[in-house]
Parts: sequence; C-alpha cells; structure tokens
Amino acid sequence: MSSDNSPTRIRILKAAWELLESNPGVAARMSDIAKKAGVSRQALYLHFPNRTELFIATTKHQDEVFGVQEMLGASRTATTGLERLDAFIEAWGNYIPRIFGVAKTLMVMQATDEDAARAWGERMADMREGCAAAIEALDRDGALNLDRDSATDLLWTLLSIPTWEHLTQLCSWPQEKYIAQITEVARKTLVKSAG
Amino acid sequence: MSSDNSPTRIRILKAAWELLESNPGVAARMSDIAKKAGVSRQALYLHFPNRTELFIATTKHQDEVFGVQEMLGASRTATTGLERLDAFIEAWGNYIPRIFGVAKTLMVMQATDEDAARAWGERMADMREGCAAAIEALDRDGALNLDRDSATDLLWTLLSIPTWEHLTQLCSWPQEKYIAQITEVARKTLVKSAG
DNA sequence: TGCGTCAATTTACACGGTGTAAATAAACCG
DNA sequence: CGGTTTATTTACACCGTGTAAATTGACGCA
Repeated sequence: MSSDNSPTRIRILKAAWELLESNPGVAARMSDIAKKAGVSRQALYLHFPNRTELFIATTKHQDEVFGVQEMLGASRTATTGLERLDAFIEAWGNYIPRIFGVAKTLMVMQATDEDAARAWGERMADMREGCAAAIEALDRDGALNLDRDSATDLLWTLLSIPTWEHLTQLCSWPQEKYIAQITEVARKTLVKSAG
Repeated sequence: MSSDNSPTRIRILKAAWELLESNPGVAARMSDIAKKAGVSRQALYLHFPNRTELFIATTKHQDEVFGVQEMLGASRTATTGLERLDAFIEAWGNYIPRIFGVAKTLMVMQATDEDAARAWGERMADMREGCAAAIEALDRDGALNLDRDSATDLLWTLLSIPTWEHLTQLCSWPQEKYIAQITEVARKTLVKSAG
C-alpha cells in the first residue's frame, strides 16, 4: 500500500514515529527527526514534500505495521450484536494507546493545517464505520435503544481519542478500567434494558 | 479580579476574543489582534508579556464578563442530587459554546506551551470541582451507582470540551440534543436504577 | 576506464512569526 | 513649563519551514 519502500524512507518514518510517541502532540522539528534518523534535514525533503505529509505518512505506515483493518475486522466475527459491541470497544480501545503519540500530533496540527485536518478526518471517518457496523448489528437483534445515527454518534464520541486521553491521562485510569467503564457506559446507554 | 483595567487593554482582550471566536483553535497572530484592536503590534507587548499570556488573560476576562462562578453556583440551589446533576449539566453544557473559541485555542496551545497547559489545567480543575459537588449530592441521596471518584471522572469527561466539540461540530448535533443526550447518558451511568 | 545517475550532503537563502530594543511623538497632569 | 505615561515607528535577533544549487560518493554499465 505504500508508494515507496526505500530503507531510508522507512528509517525516517520510524524516527518520526518514535519522537512523536515519546512526546505526543508536540510535533518534533524536522531537524530532530533528521538527527534521529541519522540523515541531514534536507534529505527529509527528498522523501516527503513537507512536515505535514511526513506525519500523515507516519500514521499510514503505522496502520500498515499494526494492521488496523484485520484488528477491527476481528470484531465482525462475533455473533450477537452485544458481543460485537464489546469486541469492537475492546479492539479499538486497546489500539488507541499504540497510536496515541502520532494521533495526538495530527489532532493538534488539524487546527492550523488543512491537509492534516483532511487526513485526520478520513481516519476518524473509517473508525466511525466500525461504530456504525456494531450499532447495526445491535439493531438487527432488536436491542438498540436509540435511532441508529444517534447511537453511532454516541459510540463514536465515547471511543474518540480525546475521551481516551481524558480518562487515562488526566484521570490516570489504567487501560483495563477504561475498557471496562466505556463498555459499561456503552451498554447502559445503547442497549435496550441491559446492564 | 483583573490587575489592570485600562481601556486599551480591554480593547485588546476584546479583539483577541473576537478573533479566536471566529476561528477557534487557529491562534490569531499578534499582528492580526493589533490590527483588530486598532493598535500597533508592539503596543500589545506593553500590556501582555507574550502571546500565551494574552490568550490566558482573554479567557480570564471572559470568565469575568460571563460570570462563570454565579452561573455554576446556581446549580447548587437544587434540592435533590438528581436535580442538581441536571442543573449542572445544563449550566455548564450551555456555557461551553460561549467560550469555545478561546477554549479550543488554549487547548491546542497546551500541547506546545507550558504556561497554556498550566492555565488550561487550572480551569479544568475548577470545572471538576463542580462535577464532584454534583456527584457528592447524588451520593448523599444514596443514588450513586459508582464510587465517587470514578463517577466524578466520568461526568468530567462527559462534560469535557472535546466531547462537546465532537457531538455538536463533528456530528452536527444541535445544542439542545447535546444537552438532552448527555443528561441521559449521565443519568443512566451514574444514577442508581434511573432512566 | 569513463559515463550517467541516483541518493544524500552541505551551504545558502527567502519567508513568516515572535519577542526585544531604542528613539520618537502625543496626551495628560501637576 | 516639565515630567510621566502611553503608544508609535523602525530595526533587529532568533527560530523553524521550505527552496535552491553546487558537490560528493556509490553503483551499474558499456
């Protein structure tokens, strides 16, 4: 899926990735990334048109390495809607911490950079598809408490990265507590007469 | 509460405020603010040490003008815990759109600027107090479903600005729907056997 | 050996935005 | 009138991004 697999390109992506991860949202400078990749600053521009595109490429590379598609696809094998909801929350919820560093950076850049906003928007739209599918499964079971759109929006928000950040970083909830509580909230608000 | 009330200082704050509001998160440049305030760029530095402090002062000024304290205090007059929860959600939830422009800017700057992070953190800590008070009232009624801390964290997250932004901006929920649904979620997850 | 080419390096520079500094002007007040 | 405050103008240092150009080194190939 990547247009170029030259080893230095990969080295650069890895360097960017590590820097963003160690300092989420702060958006490392080009010179930092270059140094970490063992490459001159100008060399970065041989592989990426600008800083924003480098970061976008970093997220895409990350998705490739981790295989988001397969991961989220797993939840599709669940039989009942409720099982599927749980599986999706667990799959996505446990994926967030792995991508948080890069994701946060792109989220922050979104405010000032149109390309970053577009890239981030697409990524979140993909995620919403997963929410919609889980909600649909619930609805087919006749277990949905709300209209589909509202339910999808709500689940989408519950599973958003800022929500994860708020609970695990600001409130210092351990990851397991986050998963457990979000699952609880989702069930109580979305599933008909369920605890 | 403000240390200086010179008319130009106020004009500058108002200009910054309007600019941030019309373009949330993008962080207007000093020259833009100066132009809007009808003042030279350098004059800004006579009133504020730097850009970050100007924005921090802008939020404080805003809180003064709007009177957050009184607004949130109103929810304290409710008798039962449930009424109080509802009142708090409505008060704060309807306050968010008024401050969103400036708030978002500070949130974005938080990532790169320590002073902004500190100021924003304090503001959010204040808000958490309100959540804690509402939860406490619920608990006194014996109507709380969770331990106090977890419940407070959850309500705090539910009422966070990113959550509001996600639902009203990304999902284009009207403000009333936001209030109604958040109230619903809060009740279902926090209040013992309530719909 | 020599040529072309590709990747990367070095050096230099333009641009935009922040913040500092200094000299000047205008308004106000005693 | 002189002093103080407030703001203005101009200039500049600094930093980070992105563009450009000249240079080097390695590789394959005839």
